[in-house]
Amino acid sequence: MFEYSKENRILKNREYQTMYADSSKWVSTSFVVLGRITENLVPRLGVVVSKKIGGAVTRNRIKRLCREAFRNNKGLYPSLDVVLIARRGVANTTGEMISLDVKQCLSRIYKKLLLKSPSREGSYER
RNA sequence: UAACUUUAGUGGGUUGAUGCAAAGAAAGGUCUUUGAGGAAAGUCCGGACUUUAAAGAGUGGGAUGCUGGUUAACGACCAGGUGGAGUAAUCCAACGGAAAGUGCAACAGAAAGUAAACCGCCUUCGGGUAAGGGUGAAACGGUGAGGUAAGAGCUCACCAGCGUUUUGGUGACAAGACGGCUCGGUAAACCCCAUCUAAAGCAAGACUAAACAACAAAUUUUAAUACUUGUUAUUAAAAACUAUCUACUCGAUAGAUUUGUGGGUAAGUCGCUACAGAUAUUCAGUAAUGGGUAUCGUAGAUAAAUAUCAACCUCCUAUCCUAGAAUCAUUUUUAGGUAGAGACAGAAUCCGGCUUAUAGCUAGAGUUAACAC
RNA sequence: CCCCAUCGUCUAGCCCGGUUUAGGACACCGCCCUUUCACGGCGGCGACACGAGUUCAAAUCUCGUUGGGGACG
Repeated sequence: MFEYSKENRILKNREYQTMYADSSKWVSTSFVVLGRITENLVPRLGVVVSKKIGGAVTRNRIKRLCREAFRNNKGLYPSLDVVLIARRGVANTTGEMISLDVKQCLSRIYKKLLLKSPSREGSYER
């Protein structure tokens, strides 16, 4: 239920490239979100934190917090691929804020995708 | 008590819930064990390991630079010498050579280096002299006495420096004796001397699977043959050319090679963590370090694990609150509560160092000052 | 594994230290020229990334730190 194994991650560089090429985008205060609905029944997450944001410690911390938030909420969004790209201000915010922000991002992007392709809506809703 | 110096250590803990990575067990949806630092960082040195088909010589380049030792090795460390800073504990030093050679020294100043062209002093008017001359970072020793026309290591005493020698020390060097009498600074300027030095780096490299492929341009001379009789084609030979071997030369090897454009593959296994290993103890050594004995096995990912939430405890801080103690008082201090804070920072082939970052806390040794006994 | 850092911007000087008050161009400010603007002329403002060391003296030589950029699969 709340697992986060390798099935729930975006691993290959090629997959990231496809996400960049073909996805819908939403921007929050601390993240840029790329979302895409796939044929799999498993939601997947990828996190991008560049060196601009901080050292290795802060970047790892942000990644972990993102994964934690995704892990707690992923049951709501089946067959959704998401890439979270961190923006400048993330380093100063607390863990609670990040988890809230991630939740918001997920819901927004899912709604946006459903509106964009309403014909698919029926097949993916539970 | 205050102000320091120095050497070590620590780097929050426990419990519960939900997760992640690896290994091992199971075989029904699991279980068990383990899981980040003193700097994991910077990548500044040194090694192990791997590849560069393979053996070299010389020149050059680079690094180091008081002495002795330690080490796998080092630019690291230990001990000592010399010089400098500090009242001292202690700290710092790229600390070989200027009598092999070439350079450089702005401004000021008479003069910046084979001493003397200026002023001055003395003069028998031929000359002698470097005592004095405000400079400068630095002026062919310094102080005192004798001496002289005026002066001068010209002579003497002491000091500094130089050479020879004796003693002590493995040595750097130290102490003493004797001698003649002054022969500057800069090598973090070139340079000389001594020692060391091939390059690239786990994205090294090995295996398996898949894929494989092009196009354009460039490439000397001679000879023979062909014909369309010349900026021709083919063949052969020669050296040359190209590539590699460290930058160059010699030498060696290979040959179709080189350059540009464009395209493709970047996925699995190994390398991968057992060791110049860790902890404790003992012996040798002033010490760095080395030898012996016992116990232990302790991260291994690849969009990259080691986390999130809750509770309690611990530590620190406070223009906060309550209670107590000391003091004339400012204030200091003890206990509890409340609030805040808990640094620097994340393994990526592995070790030995160096450098830089680091909230607070603990311990040892030492110095100086004041007071008390 | 390399390279770089100088006025607001682009740069010279660095190798081989003193000549220089760190030079030049554009930009900015003021004045002149012009009916006015532009062009032109004159003047001004303004910088050696930071911290140590060597030296009499450092933008320049050496070491460390910080920031920026590039190459390699």
